[in-house]
Amino acid sequence: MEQIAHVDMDAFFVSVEELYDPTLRGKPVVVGAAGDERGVVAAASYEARKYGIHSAMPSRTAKRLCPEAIFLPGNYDRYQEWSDKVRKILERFTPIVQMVSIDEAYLDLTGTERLHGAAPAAGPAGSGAGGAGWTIAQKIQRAIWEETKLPCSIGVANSYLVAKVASDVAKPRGLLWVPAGAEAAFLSPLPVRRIPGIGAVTEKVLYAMGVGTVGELARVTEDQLVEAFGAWGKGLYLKARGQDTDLWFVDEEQKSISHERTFAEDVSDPKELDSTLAYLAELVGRRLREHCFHARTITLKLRTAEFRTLTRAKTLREPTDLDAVIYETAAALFRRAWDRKKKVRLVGIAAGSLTEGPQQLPLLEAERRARQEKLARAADKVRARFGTKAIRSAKTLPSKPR
DNA sequence: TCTGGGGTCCTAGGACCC
DNA sequence: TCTGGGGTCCTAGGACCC
Repeated sequence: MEQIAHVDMDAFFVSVEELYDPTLRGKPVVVGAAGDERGVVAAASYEARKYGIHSAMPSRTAKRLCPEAIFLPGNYDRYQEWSDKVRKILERFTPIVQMVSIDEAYLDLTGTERLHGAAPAAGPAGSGAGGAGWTIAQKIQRAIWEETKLPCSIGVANSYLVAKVASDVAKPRGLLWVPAGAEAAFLSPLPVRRIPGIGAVTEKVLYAMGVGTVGELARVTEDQLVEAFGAWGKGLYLKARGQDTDLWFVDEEQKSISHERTFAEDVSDPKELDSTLAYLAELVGRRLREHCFHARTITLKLRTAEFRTLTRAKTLREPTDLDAVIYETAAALFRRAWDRKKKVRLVGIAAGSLTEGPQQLPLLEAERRARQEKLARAADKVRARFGTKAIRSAKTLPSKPR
């Protein structure tokens, strides 16, 4: 019998901030864009949530809902450090730990009963009684709290899907075990939106079909779902029954590297757009070199003032990790995509079709490239020591002071 | 209300090849 | 004059997640 635990840190970014500034405790705190900036809430304290604030909400809306809320820009390196500490704790309980994001992990507890001592008496979901998984989950939650003072919630079930939904329902500081056989009863009253993979669009279509809860979804036939959603319908059919739709194998290969910028105000000045592209190309190039990746596809992203997003991609003959090639490619795509009449809200550059290590090149070409690589790596070193802005090619300098 | 930044995966059409 | 089927690569858009 599978036993999966889903460990989810509660209001993670805010909780870490509280470690460094205890006076934040009990106050409405938001990590993300400031209340007068373009951007969204990345994390909200439970106090802030009482005002209706939640993650992904525009910060300006959050500010309106709670003018006295404290807005923090966030310190992602710090969050990563605490995430690593949590991971190390988790790994003491089972070798099979998959961090699926900075603040959540799946643990496969199958077969760990002997290690941790089973308490096999069965009980209804959430009753707190029984299950080896339950016992371990209690120990994990306590260990994380004692060693980091960070709160988390844990769901335990026999599928990844139900474990994740359970940790979500348990929040905050909760523990929820869904015994085998109790999945349908547990899921049935929940709104479909609680199922991972069902977002705003799918929710709306389901609602139009008269489906609001997971129980109602489970009563729709597979044929009807395939009719309405195509291949995705089959996945919905399984999800409604608490079954995993994809294999949770560890796939650590990164597929793309990207950077983008939303301007504080929409921009129509070609020079400013060009310098931003050059800057983004440098960020992307640097990360490619850091990871020893070469990219064969460069994608330009552009979002207009009306919030229309378009992408233009170009596949190169030779994979690259050079700022200049990335910049030239992106700039050419940008010229093709932008009609100069529209104001621009966002530009971004993504590097895809990643390969590891350099490709074979003719000798002269290789030498020229080696020099460019050397230059780029030297610049990376300076940036590592003095910050991103210590070295920039002249192109990335803004056309006017900001 | 006015919508980040960094990702993954999926679909669909056209080009091109055999 | 009419017109296959399968496979791969590329591009564009979009849903979704944290």
